Amino acid sequence: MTQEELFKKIISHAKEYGFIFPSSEIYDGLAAVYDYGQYGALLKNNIRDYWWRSMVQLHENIVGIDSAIFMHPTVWKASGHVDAFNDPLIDNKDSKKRYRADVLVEEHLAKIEDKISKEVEKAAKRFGETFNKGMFISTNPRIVEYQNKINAVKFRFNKALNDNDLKDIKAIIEEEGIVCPVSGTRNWTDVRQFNLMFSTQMGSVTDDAGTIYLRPETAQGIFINFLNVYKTGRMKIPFGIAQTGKAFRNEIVARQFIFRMREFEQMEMQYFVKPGEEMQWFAYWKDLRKKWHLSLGIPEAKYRFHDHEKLAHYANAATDIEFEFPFGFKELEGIHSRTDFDLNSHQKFSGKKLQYFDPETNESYVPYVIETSIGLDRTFLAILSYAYQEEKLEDGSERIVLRIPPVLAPVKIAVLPLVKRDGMPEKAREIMDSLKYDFMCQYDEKDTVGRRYRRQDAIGTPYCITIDQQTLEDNTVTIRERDTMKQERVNIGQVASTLQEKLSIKNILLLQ
RNA sequence: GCGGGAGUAGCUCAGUUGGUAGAGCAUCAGCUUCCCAAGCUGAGGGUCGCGGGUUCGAGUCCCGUUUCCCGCUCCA
Repeated sequence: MTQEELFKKIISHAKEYGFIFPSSEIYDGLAAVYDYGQYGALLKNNIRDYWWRSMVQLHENIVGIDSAIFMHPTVWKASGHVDAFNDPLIDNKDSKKRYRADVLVEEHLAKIEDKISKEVEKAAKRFGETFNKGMFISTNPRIVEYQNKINAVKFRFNKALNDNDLKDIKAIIEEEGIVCPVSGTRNWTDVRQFNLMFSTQMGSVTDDAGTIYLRPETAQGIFINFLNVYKTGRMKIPFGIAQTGKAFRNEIVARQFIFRMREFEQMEMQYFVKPGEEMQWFAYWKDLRKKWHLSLGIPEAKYRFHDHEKLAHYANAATDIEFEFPFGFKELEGIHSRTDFDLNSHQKFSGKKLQYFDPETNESYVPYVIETSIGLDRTFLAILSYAYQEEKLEDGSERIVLRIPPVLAPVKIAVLPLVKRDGMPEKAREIMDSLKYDFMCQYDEKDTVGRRYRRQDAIGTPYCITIDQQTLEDNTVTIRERDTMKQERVNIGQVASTLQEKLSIKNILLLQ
């Protein structure tokens, strides 16, 4: 089976067993948007919870917040998101090259103006006058006409840019006969605005003042709350602020199932440190985050670090933790040393002092930041694609099993009466009722027990408790383990504590 | 965005030269069954992705469109 076939099977399985559905499927779907189904939502919640506990619960100096998706528009000016992503783009269908439409037009106009001024210069020399660029006004009717035409195009172009009239920009490109510098053809696509951020209107105002954005990252919600948390949380550097939540990016190409979605969830932690100490903390978090991934029991070979050579404008060090998906190694988590870029910028734009007062040195400074940012949906996909296995059993039969780390499994325990009579269902119900307060449980009495085991395998339930004749005699049940399919017999009274022990993060996150 | 492939039941798929849609698995109700699916009986479920055209008649032919997968491109 090729990786591509495997990936398709994983997608089918996710749909068939209620993990992930295409959004709005009865309306033919919505591109690159997906919904989590009954088991998917449980798995996703468990991943988020596992991350939150490892970050917030297990670190005395990290606190968690939950900031709003809507933020003041100036936040995105300060972060650099507004300016960096407002370019109208156009593709040439022949050369497959992409250009900024505004640059294309401007270069074209500049070329013509250059030509005109050369002509004017020539004319000026002919009349023996001194030529000052732009100052000499030609009276030659041909040049005047040309100049007027160019000015009209310029005016129209600037208006189109201001009004964001992409159709008119395209029309200008066509009417001016602008060709692709590579292919030399005029075979253009429509002009598209490449704007990373989704925008909407707040209140009844429909002009620019009312425009707000859906956050393209969760990090800024932490930075703008830095002062609040620092002041009210009695925080001392180094300290961290964690947050999980939705972010939105209007990707031109969004693909590979839930790997790149337009609406996605991040789990982020910004760690505030003393300037100069950022590299040591960068290394610290790199190491700790790796251990977190490995704590899930997924082989180390599935992961690799990818250090960035080209850094974003805000970073002085950056690394990706990549996971080997069926479509190759791809970014799962980013660890960035963001310097004081964000706090500094917010300081400038807001006019508020975003500094930490060091009681030991009696000095104030803007802290540096180490960021760990992991995609929740991507982690979901990583775990799902690792967990999905088709297994050939000793008796020649096959089973599909999701080897989801037990601590993350959607359903922890299935309670199964061996047969549907002799009081076994009643006994099983009794056990189910005692366990359901502490574990996500599922009761099933339909079909043969073997078939029920397979059903649980398919959704990754790590433990099946089976009630048989012996249960009715001596109050013991069997616990069947998903991966080994082995069973052990324990007293009913010990079931909860036995499983509690197996599922406790104390025994899983010890690495930290 | 460009190019390639695909879309028929929850899943995997069949469907002849155009003649009013099927199978296996799954699901549900029973029967059977004392530990690992594919025993028995019955049932439910599809305007064949969507729209238009050709035709007496379209799952099938034509056009458009949309969604998914792959490659390229792009990627704070």
